[in-house]
Amino acid sequence: MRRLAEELDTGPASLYVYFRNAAELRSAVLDELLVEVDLDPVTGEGDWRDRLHAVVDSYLAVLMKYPSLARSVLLTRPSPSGPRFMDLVEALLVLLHQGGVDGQRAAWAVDLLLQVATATGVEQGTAAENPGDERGWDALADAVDRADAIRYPRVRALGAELLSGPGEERFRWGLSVLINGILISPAPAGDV
Amino acid sequence: MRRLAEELDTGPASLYVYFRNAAELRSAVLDELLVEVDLDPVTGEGDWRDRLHAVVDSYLAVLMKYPSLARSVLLTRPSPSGPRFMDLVEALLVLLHQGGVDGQRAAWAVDLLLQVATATGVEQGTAAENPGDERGWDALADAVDRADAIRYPRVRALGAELLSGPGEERFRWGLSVLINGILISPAPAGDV
DNA sequence: ACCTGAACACCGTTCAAGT
DNA sequence: ACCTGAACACCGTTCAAGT
Repeated sequence: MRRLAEELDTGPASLYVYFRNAAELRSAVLDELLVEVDLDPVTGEGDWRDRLHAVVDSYLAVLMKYPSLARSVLLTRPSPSGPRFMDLVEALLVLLHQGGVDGQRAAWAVDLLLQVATATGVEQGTAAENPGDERGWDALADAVDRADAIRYPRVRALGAELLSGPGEERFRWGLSVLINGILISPAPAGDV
Repeated sequence: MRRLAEELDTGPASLYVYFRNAAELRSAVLDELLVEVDLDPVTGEGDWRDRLHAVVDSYLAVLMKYPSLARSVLLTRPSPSGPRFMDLVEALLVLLHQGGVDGQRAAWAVDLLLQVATATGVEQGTAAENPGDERGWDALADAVDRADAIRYPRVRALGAELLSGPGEERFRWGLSVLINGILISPAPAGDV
């Protein structure tokens, strides 16, 4: 608020002429930034799974470019509802439709895909913001190293595997899990 | 910080004797609160899937009781690494082991399960904190209602389905998706 | 040595006053 | 009518001064 107001050579009060509050301003900025999401894969060729991967990856890339905005997606009301966000939702629905996922499941699947991508963006983004501060990893790594073998047998058995692998690979695997899971998980009986 | 300090009849500076910063204090409080997570299902009887569901549900319930702490799990470094958090990780690893999930996948699966549960806690918790403010839903519902049929055919085709269903049911379905997906998604070839 | 009052450098938001 | 300076009510953190 104050930083932006200064950038515009005015006081913070002026922003309240155009936005009800800080959350709404962030929402608007975020939606503007979502133009950078590459939706071309929707109309492209190849396996719909790969194209879904590509779109969600692109969304994550944008979030990671602006960590503070990723945060606002997850924790500020109102939730995003601008045209660019709607484009993204539509794109995901189209791809799931191509994959033969029925309506109810597709609707919930979009939520889940965006939620995981957004949460990943927040985590990685916050980590990238405090570069020197790798004590987050260290604290967990230390805890795993020092874990008592009696109380934490599985933690000990896995050891380094718990922390291994680059974030990108973990995220790709996570997406596969979601897509595979969506395909084989029936919607609750009561609703459809 | 200041509120807690006042509660203890002292100034905020005193807290810095025991904690490096606010994030570390929140981390410590959160770990203390995680005692409320019911880990009994780990040693219980019945399908391991149902018991995994129960543990993650219980974790989510605790997060939703303390929304501001749920937020800190997702966006403050260092990430949780206290004994109660380790108990939770161990519990999930044990259940996945019972389900025949191998080490590398189990490690990543724990990340994914906790991430989805935490993100859900943050979203629902933040929504519950501003009770009158259902404009978040309304904004999205309005956007769906007013969506142009040419630009957003799938959004229009689904309509209300996009917003339907109680959060709890959606979360349960999400967990099923994860568990099913974890079971059939092989770990990347390079690692195992 | 251990604790803390007071100050510092920030926030978002409101409202009376200006043009 | 539209905009904004100044004030309000908060934050987390630091550091010199107290015991």
